[in-house]
Amino acid sequence: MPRPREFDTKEAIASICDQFWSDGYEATGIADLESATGLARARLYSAFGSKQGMLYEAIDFYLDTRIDVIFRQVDNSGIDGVASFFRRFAMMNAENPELSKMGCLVVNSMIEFGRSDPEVAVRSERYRERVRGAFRSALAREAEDGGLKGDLESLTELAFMMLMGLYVTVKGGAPLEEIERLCGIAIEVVESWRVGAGFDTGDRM
Amino acid sequence: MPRPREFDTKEAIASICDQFWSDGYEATGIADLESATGLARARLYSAFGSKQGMLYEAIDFYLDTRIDVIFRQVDNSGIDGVASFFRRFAMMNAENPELSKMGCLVVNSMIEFGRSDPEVAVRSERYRERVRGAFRSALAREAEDGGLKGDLESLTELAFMMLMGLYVTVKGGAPLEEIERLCGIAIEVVESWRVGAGFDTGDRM
DNA sequence: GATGTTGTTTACCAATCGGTAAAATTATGG
DNA sequence: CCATAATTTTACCGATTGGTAAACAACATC
Repeated sequence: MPRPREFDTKEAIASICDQFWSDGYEATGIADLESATGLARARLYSAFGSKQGMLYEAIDFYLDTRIDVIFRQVDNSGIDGVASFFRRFAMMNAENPELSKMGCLVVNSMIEFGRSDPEVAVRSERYRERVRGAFRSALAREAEDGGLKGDLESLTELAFMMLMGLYVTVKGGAPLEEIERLCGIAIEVVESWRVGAGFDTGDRM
Repeated sequence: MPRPREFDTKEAIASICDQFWSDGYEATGIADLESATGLARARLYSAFGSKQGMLYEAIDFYLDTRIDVIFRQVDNSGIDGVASFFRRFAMMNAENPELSKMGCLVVNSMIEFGRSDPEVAVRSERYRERVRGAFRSALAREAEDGGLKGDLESLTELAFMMLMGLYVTVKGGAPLEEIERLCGIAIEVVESWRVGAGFDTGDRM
């Protein structure tokens, strides 16, 4: 088996991922992918087959790295873990606005493709299940300790909706203060689920 | 001033609006706009100047018709109005899935353009303020009657985040049951803000 | 009814789109 | 060191992109 490829495939996918993440699928041309990776188009096509193929691999990479690494911190953590997730979201947004304003690759792709691309759709579903799974297991852990006030499934979905709302608003270019306000409220909401909270949901919600 | 145009401009931008709404900006070509309106490209360009111009007018049309007509029902309504809004969202989704799965033109555009297009950005901001304004005034009315449990601003933003989460999920092609679950929870959350509610947030949230 | 001004139509443009054929190159197995 | 099989390179493809120039047609005014 002669002649191994000279470039790191994972490295290329990471660059492609960033490009799609930043500009979207339709808005990025092959030329953009060439300059993002430093690779000529024919090399990209010999490695990945098609532009769509590049997107699929980019989303898979995104799920395996960006998403999983974040939500592993939430899995089985408890209310603290969920609240801290939103706190990190706010911190990230304040410290690195440029990166934050890219939003989420999967959310962006969900909007861009809808149901039109089954390969994207299946990955979107996997994503939603991953996110919800992390929230659910964190809150379930809290419930086991008797520290959760409210219905597990409902709270999980609410956390999910709040996160999606944040991604949309961030990607839409909302000013920093608007994002911080939203994050602050998301954190308050999550904290209000705590049985021993200093405040009750009846006071703030 | 001779020779009035033969087609109704509003009618044309309504069709253009639907096209962008359904497929997104980048994914729709001028040919799509031609077949959507039944007008030759040169006529479109003489009337609207550019593809971007068509988008701007489409969003303005969307804000003036689709958005305003819905949120006028929420303005100054109270908790009932907010809850009913989410109920209508769920009903719409069940009765007309095809239309529902188009999501929201402005949300879609926020994701597609981010901050890259100032004309889109200013309309996105106007949209967010309109939605929040409706929720806020509805809840403020409820608060005046002493019927609101919780902080007005926080509840407003929470309603907003939930709605954005719904739009993303719907557009992403989630199955009907997933959408109905999310809507049901949004409605429960809103109902829990009622002072005289049969259940307390402590029970469900 | 001629004239001026606009809208409509037709045909077309350069540029870019995603994608590829084929030659040149290079490491590996024999 | 040769033959082989894969990669890299270069050049190119037809199709489509958003956009427009110019001829033609129609209406309002004088």
